[in-house]
Amino acid sequence: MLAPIDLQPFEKALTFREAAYHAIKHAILAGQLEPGKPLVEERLAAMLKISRTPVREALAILEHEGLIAPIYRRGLFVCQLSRAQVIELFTANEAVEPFLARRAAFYASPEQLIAIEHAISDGEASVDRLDVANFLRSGRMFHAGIGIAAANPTLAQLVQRNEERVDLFVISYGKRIDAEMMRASNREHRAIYQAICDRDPDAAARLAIYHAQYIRERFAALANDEQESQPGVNAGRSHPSPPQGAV
Amino acid sequence: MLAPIDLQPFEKALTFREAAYHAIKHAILAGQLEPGKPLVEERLAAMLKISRTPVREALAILEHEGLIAPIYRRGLFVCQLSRAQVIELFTANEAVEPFLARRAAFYASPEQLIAIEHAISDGEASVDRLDVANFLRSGRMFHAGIGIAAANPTLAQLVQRNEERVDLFVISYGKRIDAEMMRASNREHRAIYQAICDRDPDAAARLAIYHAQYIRERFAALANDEQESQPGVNAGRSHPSPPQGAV
DNA sequence: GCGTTATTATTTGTATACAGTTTGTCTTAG
DNA sequence: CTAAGACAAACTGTATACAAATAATAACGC
Repeated sequence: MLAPIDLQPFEKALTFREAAYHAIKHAILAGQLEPGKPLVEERLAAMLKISRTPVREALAILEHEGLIAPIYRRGLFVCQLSRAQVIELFTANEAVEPFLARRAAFYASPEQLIAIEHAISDGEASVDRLDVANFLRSGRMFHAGIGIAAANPTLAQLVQRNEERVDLFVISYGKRIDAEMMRASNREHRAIYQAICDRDPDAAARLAIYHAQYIRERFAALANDEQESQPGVNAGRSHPSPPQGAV
Repeated sequence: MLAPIDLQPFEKALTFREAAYHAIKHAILAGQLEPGKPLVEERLAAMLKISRTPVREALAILEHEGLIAPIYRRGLFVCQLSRAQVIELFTANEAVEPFLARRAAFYASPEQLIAIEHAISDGEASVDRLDVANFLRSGRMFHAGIGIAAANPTLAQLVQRNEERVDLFVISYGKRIDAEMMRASNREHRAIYQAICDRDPDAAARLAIYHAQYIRERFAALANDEQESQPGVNAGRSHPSPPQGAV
C-alpha cells in the first residue's frame, strides 16, 4: 500500500514540483486521498519516487488553493469542507458563472464549443457507469471550458478552483449522489451549452444562474440531514486557529 | 544593498515560510522589488536570514498568485503585467465588485464599516504626501474591507489578489499617477462606503460598477501612450504553454 | 486494574550539499 | 576587429541531513 498514486503527469511536467502538484491534486480529486486523511510528506515522496523537497513545494500550493489544510507541526490533511463553506462557494459561483456564460456566448470559438460539448458527453457517459469521479471531472471540464471560452483567465481560474473544492465536498458525501442528480446537472449543462452555441448571451447567463442556484439547493438538501461539523480539518483558510484532529 | 527587506511579519508568522511569503510580498507591493527584476533565492534568503528552503516554498506560492513568474532554470522575476492583462483583471472586478458591494450593504457590521472608513481616510492622507505606495495599500485595504464585510471569503480573496496584481502594474507606471487620479479614486471609494452605510445595496452595486469601469478607463488611457511589451519578463503568465491555472 | 510519567518513533520545519544548466567572460582564430 | 569556442561563475532544481516537537508506547506507582 505504498504506490496508489500514478504519475502520468510526470511526463508533461518540467519539474518534479509540477509533477507532484498534478499527481497529488489528481489523487485527491479522484478520491484516492480521502478528505480528512493525513498526508505524510515522506510517504507521498516515496509514492512519487522523488524527495520531500518538491513534494513540500507542491503541498504549499495545494494548501494555498484550499484543497489541503495544515495543523502546525502535526501535518497536512485533505480538506473536509463544511456545508457553510460549500454554500459560500456556490454563492461566489452565482456571481461569476453567469458573467462567464454571457461572455462565452460572445467569444467562444468553434474549437472551444467542441471542447465544451465533449465535456458534457463525457459527463453523460459517466452516468450509466455510475462513475462519480469521472462525472465530477467532466463537470470541472465543462466549467473550465466555459471559463476559457469567456476569455477571462482570472475568473475562469476562480471557477475552476471552486469546482475543485466543491467536488472535494461531494467526495465526502459521495454515496448520496445518485444518477438522477447527475442527469439533472448534465441537462442544465447542455442547456447552457446550447444557449452559447446560439450566441444568446442573455439565455446563457440566465441558465447559468439557474444552474448555480439549483445545484446549491440540491446540495443544501443533500447535506441537510447529515450531522454538522465533522471533526476533520475545518477550512481552506490558513491556520490561525488550528482545528481539532482529523481522521 | 543586502537587506532592503525588513521582517515585521516575522513575529506574527508561525513558520519561516509564512514570514518569507509576507515579507517578499510586502517588498514587491512596496516597490522595493521592482517588476521585471530577477529574484535570486539565495539573496532573498540572506536578506531574511533564513535558508533557501522556506524561501522557495514562499516563492512557489507567490508564483501561483501571479505576482512573480519563473523561466525554467533561469530564475524568478517580478511580474510585469501587460496592459491587456490589467484590462482583464478590471473586467473580472466588474463582475465581482458590485456583487460584494451589494452584499456588504446587507451584512457589514459597525466594526467592519469603521475599518473601511479607516482605509479611505488613510488613502486620502496619502494624497497630500504623494505617497503612491501607501495610497495603493489603502486601496487594497478598502476593497479587502468590503470583501470581508460581504461575508464571502472566496470572492474577497479574488478581489484582493486582483488588486495586488493591478498595483503591480501601477508600480511599473508609478510616475504617471498624479494626485488628481488618487483623489478621484478616493471620492469613488467614499461614495461606495456611504451607500453601504446607508444600507442601500442598489446604490452600492451601481457605484461599484462605476468605479470599476471608470478606473479601467483611466488606466487604459494612462497606458495607451506607453510603448508596449517591455524587454524584461514578457508577461505575468507562466513560461511554456498552460495559459492558466497550473502550478 | 487504572492513571501517570518516561521513552521511543514519527514527522515536520529548516538547513546544507550536490549536480546540471545557463549566462557571461575570456581567449583565440579568421 | 569580429565571431566562434572554451572556460568560469552563478543559480536553479533536487536530494539529504538534522533538530525540535508531537504522537504512540512502555514502564511504573498506586
